[in-house]
Amino acid sequence: MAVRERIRVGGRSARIQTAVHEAVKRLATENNRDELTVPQIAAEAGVTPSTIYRRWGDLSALLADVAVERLRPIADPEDTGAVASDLRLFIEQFMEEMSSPVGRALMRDVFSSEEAYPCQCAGFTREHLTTIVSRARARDEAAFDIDQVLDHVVAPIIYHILYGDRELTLDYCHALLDRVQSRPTAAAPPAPAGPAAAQRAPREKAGRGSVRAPRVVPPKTRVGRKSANSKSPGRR
Amino acid sequence: MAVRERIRVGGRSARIQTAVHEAVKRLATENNRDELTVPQIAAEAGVTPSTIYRRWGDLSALLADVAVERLRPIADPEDTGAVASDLRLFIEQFMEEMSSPVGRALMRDVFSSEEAYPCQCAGFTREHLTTIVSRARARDEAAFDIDQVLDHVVAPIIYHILYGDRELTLDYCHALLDRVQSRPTAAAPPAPAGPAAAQRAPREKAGRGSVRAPRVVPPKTRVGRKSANSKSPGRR
DNA sequence: GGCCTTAACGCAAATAATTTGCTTTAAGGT
DNA sequence: ACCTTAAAGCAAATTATTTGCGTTAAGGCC
Repeated sequence: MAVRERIRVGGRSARIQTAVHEAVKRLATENNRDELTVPQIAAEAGVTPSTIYRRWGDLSALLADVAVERLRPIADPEDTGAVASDLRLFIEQFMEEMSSPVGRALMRDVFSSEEAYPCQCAGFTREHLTTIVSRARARDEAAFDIDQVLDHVVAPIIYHILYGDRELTLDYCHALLDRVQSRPTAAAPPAPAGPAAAQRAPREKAGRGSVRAPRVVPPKTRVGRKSANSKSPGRR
Repeated sequence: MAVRERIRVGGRSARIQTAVHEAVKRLATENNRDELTVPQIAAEAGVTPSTIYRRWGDLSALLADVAVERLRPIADPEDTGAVASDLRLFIEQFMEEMSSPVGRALMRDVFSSEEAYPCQCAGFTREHLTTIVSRARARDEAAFDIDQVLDHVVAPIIYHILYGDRELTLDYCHALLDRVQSRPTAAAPPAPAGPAAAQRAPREKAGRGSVRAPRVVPPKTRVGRKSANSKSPGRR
């Protein structure tokens, strides 16, 4: 398969991506999410709708792209001086953020796209936990098993947020944590290799609100109408 | 608020719903899911597209409605003679079904709609577990804590399927089960009341493939275009 | 069983979203 | 500074979605 020609990530492409993402955020705040449309977002961003369709493909992919950026961490978990309180504070904040209306909407956006965004977001959570473990080791403290915390603290929290079958409380989160901490790595289930299994080194602490170099989404390469009965085959 | 006039659930309405659901299933099998359109489904079902828009609202709601019906259990979990093996078999089948491409697609459909479908689906799982517990009690066996199984077996399984961050194995599921069963109801976290907290009695065993009376979706009552700048307010 | 009310559906037209061909702008390499 | 070409803009075409109104038939009542 031919390698794609080089993607342009500077200048106008970056500015347009920022403008479109900001437009999505503003419009999502002001309107019912289900009523967002691409022409509306394009008008708010000051671009042509076809720019959005060519770059992202459809509304769902755009919302997912924005959601992943919003879920991407911009700072390490707070350092409270001890691993237990670091983890506790992280989980408390995680639950509160994910169970908020904005958090729920972002998760739905992430799951609704065909892209591998959920896997990427799982990596964010694992990354935070890795940071807390590394910090504990730097202090010569006993750490915790990241897979245990993901399976028995993070997963139940996410499950109940997504299914909406019960309201979450801090007591509930604390009890999940206590349960994991009362039996550290013993009887850990086998965790077969997966895309996110390799743990990444924690990134340098960036501080809240720091600006990152924009990741520019390459344009969709799918040709023609989505339906198989498309009238005109694409040019590329 | 005025009570809605009575909904017609018989004859043509029921036939149209069945036809549309079957059309969705056939087209989803034959085509890329992301390429499904309402006009296409309408043609396959032999109805007018506006029928679908009026009844379901949009494609997303239709796919979710179909997904919930496909996820709705039509039979009790198999009876293997002992609670431990009942639960084990149930979890094995649950993981295999949910992690299949069809299972993943159905879950994404369920989460993508504004309706409270996820909560309903959570109820299905809880219902199965309740059946297994009731069966155990009928045999004078020690049962298990349903909340524990949901939090520490079902939730991790669903988490990894949704996030796609690792592949699931039967060993992994068995280990999750072993972990719960090695500490039955001790230290259960507080489970605050929620919509699905009240446990429903298990339904009479229906046998595989039994036919249920159709649930007919009432038409959408939302008026006008989704966008706030709709030109013509609806009649009803 | 016939009649009546009216919910749901079909049809067609209008509106809006999405796609596509072509031109213009400007990113980035030399 | 120049050149190649990716990305964006523009406008037209196509398709999806919405809406007004007429038709069909569900279901309650007598």
